[in-house]
Amino acid sequence: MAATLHDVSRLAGVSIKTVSNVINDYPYVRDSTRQRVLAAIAELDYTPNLSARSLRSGRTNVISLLIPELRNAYFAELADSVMRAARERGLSVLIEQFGNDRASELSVLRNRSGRMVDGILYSVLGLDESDRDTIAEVSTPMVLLGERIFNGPKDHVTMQNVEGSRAATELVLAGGRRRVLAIGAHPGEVIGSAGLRLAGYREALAAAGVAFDERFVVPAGTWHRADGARAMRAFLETGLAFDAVVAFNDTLALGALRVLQEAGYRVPEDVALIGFDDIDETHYSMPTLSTIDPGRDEIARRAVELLVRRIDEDADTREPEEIAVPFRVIQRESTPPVLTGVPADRGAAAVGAAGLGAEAVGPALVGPEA
Amino acid sequence: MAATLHDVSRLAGVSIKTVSNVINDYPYVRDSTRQRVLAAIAELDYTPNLSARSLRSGRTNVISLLIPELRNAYFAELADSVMRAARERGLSVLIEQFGNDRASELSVLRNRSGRMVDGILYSVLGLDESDRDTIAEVSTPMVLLGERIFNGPKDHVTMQNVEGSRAATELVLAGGRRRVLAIGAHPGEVIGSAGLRLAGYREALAAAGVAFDERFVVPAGTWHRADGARAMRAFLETGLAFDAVVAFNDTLALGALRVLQEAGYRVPEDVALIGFDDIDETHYSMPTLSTIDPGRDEIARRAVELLVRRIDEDADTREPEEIAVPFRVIQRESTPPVLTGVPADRGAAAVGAAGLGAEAVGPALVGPEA
DNA sequence: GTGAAAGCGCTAACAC
DNA sequence: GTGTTAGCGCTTTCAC
Repeated sequence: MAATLHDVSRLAGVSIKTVSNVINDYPYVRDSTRQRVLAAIAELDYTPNLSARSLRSGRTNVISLLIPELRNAYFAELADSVMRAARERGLSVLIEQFGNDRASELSVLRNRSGRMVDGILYSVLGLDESDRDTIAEVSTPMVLLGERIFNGPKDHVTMQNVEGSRAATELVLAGGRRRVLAIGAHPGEVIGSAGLRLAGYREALAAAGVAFDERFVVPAGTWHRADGARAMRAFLETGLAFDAVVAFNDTLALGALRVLQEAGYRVPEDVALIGFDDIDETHYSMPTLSTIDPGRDEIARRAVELLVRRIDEDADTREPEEIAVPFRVIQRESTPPVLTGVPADRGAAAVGAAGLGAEAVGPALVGPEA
Repeated sequence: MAATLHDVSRLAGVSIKTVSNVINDYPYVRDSTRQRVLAAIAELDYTPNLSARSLRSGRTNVISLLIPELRNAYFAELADSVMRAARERGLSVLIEQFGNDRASELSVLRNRSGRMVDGILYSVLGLDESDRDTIAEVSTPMVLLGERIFNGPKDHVTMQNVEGSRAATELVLAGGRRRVLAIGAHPGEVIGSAGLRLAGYREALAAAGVAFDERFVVPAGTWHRADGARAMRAFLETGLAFDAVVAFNDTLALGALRVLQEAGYRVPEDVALIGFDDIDETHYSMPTLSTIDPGRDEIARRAVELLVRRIDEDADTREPEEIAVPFRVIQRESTPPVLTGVPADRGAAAVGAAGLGAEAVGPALVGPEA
């Protein structure tokens, strides 16, 4: 059986309060006493029982992260970023996956999210305005990640879906392409990632005076490589001419890339291709993939920050906050080099402004980083 | 403030024991009483305080998973598999990353691993026989994953590193290649993944009568795409002729692939390439990547199973178990089609035996799956 | 500086 | 079938 405070206090010949004082770095303990206690702790290999501590303190120092699925590279990298940010604040992270299914998303949110954690980071996927109440009812402190969906119920750190997607589309338009495919749409969706990114795509087309054509929008329910490949194949079968592909995330783009190459298209010469997320793999595909860096690390950092504030507050006094994290356009080999007329690299305010961010100005055709 | 058993019992006009009985599905509760209690629970939106429950019961129903890093696709997929297996048994998973640094691996193992969890799954990376005691001393039930390193201190679910790597090397040898590069070695290492996979590579060469040549073994400290690219570039600079690459994991292979293609090599015509892990990306690279499927899902399932057994047992009565999970050779486009003389698809016993697994017999040049 | 004691919310042994 | 109660290991108030 594990040692308790009592065991330690008995061995050290002090009361449990003194042991507790030593453990919690209470300064007013005589040094000789402290040494005796520390020796006893070492001897018994004592570790505090965290269940007892959290029962008493009301804190677990664990937060949960609710995401669709870890095997999606974007979420794995997000989880990694969240865990680093959490660790810096002494928090552990309990990850819950809910898959791509609305019912299971609701069920995880309702039944598992608040279990023995101080707070929740929730990367919304399938819920929308109609679920506003479900979200609002969660009593554990919670911060939403990624989408900009719910008007107000909770703190919210969003990526700039519309602006990022618009910038991506503008990049291929700036390269002179006019027949631009969009891959990954969710028909009917307005405020999810797919809806927002489609909106950005349409904005860019409109701004460039290119007519929108329904046939150039290919749906994909989930956003895995297989879906990108399938969508690309489906479009090729229509026989329509095209010269660029805007994929709503990188894995879709990489799946599409494979099919394009099989079919004999050269990227970027025949078809320009751009993704969204800036996952590690995009640095090493052949060709490397142009993409939008949504600011994953900053999303994670600010979300943890916000969550910690919520946890530390007694009640829901402050209004929910909404933070939009800046994005960057990352120009790599899969889009033809463009040196002007591209949206700037930072945030919505700069979209359409002059100048290029560091990564976009550099040599447009960079090899894999060393 | 959240409602407690007392609040519920007061509202329902029963004792807390009765409420507890209802919650824990104790059968001998009068139905009318049960209804009253359930109504009170719903009204107060009561959820049990899990800290209190686990203080009392000694169980948290959380296990931790210690891995190097989530952004490595293999570990993300492993974590996914572990979480699914855990969920089936009502367990949540708390993930801790320790990076690629030995000191932090030790620190995570010693300081964070047993915090408020019932058991630990630990994917060993940098520790070896010299750390046997550190491992043995962990008092929380623990199962080791992946490597076959520690002789005995704990239950252990391993992948077949030597046999898998041998089979991978045999696959390219069977295709007639003789100048076979190995990428990802850790000089001096014997019992880590790198050491074991190098051993398998050497076994295969020896069995085929190909002389081992130090110059064909390229080290790579970590196993990311960047390392594979760097290693490949370093080897190309030697100017040595070669016709095949055995990479010790898939990301190394994909990094190397990129460099090979930049340098104008055709894969598999000029250079055959095979990885290890069977991550999702290998289905969609151009060409698709031949690899070894180490049985990730089964490793996760059996490890969780073993861990639950350990948790349920009172003491360390049973001897530590060691389970070696079967692997499969997955032949895709990056190695030339081979229809005979390849190791069979299942496990060490079958290595070198006749016959081919389903995936290896199929059309050697398959496109991305639909 | 240190000790005694209450109580966090729950489970389970025992009583009725 | 249902109620009473002890106690899991900790933190913290209050005395001394």
